[in-house]
Amino acid sequence: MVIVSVSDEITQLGVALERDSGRAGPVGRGEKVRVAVLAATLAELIDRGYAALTVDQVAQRAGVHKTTVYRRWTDRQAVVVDALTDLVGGSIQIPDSGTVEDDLRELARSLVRWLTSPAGRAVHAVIQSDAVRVPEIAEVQRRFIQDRYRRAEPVVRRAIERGELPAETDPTDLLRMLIAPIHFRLHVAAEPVDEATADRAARATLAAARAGALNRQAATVSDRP
Amino acid sequence: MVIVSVSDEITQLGVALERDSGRAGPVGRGEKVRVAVLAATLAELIDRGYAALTVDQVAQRAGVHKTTVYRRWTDRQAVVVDALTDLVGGSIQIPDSGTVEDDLRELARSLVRWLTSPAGRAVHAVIQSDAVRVPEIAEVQRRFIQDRYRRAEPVVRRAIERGELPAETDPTDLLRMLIAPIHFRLHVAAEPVDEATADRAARATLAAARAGALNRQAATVSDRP
DNA sequence: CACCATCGCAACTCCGAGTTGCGTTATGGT
DNA sequence: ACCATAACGCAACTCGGAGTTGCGATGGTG
Repeated sequence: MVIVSVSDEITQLGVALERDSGRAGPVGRGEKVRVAVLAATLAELIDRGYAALTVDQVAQRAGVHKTTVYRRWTDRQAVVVDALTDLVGGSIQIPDSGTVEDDLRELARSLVRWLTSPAGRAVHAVIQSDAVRVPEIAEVQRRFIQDRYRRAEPVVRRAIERGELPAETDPTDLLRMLIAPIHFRLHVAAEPVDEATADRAARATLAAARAGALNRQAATVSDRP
Repeated sequence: MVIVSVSDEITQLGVALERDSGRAGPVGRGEKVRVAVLAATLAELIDRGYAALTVDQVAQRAGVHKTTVYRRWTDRQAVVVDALTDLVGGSIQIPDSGTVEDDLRELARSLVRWLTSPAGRAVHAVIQSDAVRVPEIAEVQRRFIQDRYRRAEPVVRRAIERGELPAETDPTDLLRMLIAPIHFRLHVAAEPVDEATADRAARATLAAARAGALNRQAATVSDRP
């Protein structure tokens, strides 16, 4: 029942899993198994990715037999989905520093921090896999993105009230432009991301928004007269 | 030896494959097999994705036996790599309309067209899979992106010479900002993309560049004084 | 300390990757 | 037209991972 050869960050994931497991039912030794298996799943996800993730390997890493895994989850997908859903929740704070510059920069930086954290890398491993064809997993991803969009709205609203941005600025468009370069570098171009990446994204997004290029129903680039 | 139940777009892929197969060696019936198998591979990639791609299925779709596939390619990965490398080449023209607006918009639009074409969707299916862990496939993807970066440079250079953009504008940063929202919507957020998406990206990128937010070694968003 | 849910274990089935030996067909040179 | 040979078809394998099943062992709870 002991998690073998797991780094500190994964143990940390295990702890993160333990707190919100508000499932009703007989909480015997079963809960320890659940935490151990899900933590092992995330660790395997980071180490080997989704395709190479073996139920047998996960079970061994969790110090549990393969059969036990199949008794608590229907199949491999279910384990992964369960491991991920416990992870996508309250991850990012909505900044309110008083200026758009600082708010956007903090938003971008916190995304970078999350994506490069163990949890983020586990999610990343799944995004970069055929697992997105699994509806439940695509739903997890969709909720994550929608959550980001929602969190940006108050930031944009406050900025407009302060007169820092045009009144017609589209919050969704703005956040998409803010986080797209970060996701692009990480998931598509396989380029490194750091604080500077976040800062440049914030700077560029702010410039575009101030110029009115992110306004609602904005016309396309004007044709030459 | 006949390609069965393949849509027109895939047949078109087969034609695209046929022209540049400048491989030396005995060109007997073997060449027909190669084209059929690679076309079938792309079709399967689009239909089922990389993880669910079966060599047996590919062989049947190509009207060929499984062993034949294994005689010409070492394994499943090699087939996919071969099918993709023949595809990433000369896909996009470098626009030179006379204005940055039109050039950037055309660049973005042509990317959208390519990504939503059969070839682009096949590549997309591989990007969204554990196949990116295969070095050769990651290399294909890297070359594709680098190719885009290279093509943007003259566009930016000409714009600077015309005085439309700041002299310090970073071409790579500019193109990244241009194509990131498109790739983000498609590969990460699973949102639809169309011409309007391309136009908005071009508009926003242009605004940011004009404001100097995409200059080389640009400082981060200025802290409050 | 006894009960019962839970777990470990071994032995399965199923399916796809990749291999091997041999018989069969098509292609190019004469 | 004919034949040598390279390429293909076919069946029968091995190997490993996804799930499943029956039974015996174990640990938490009253």
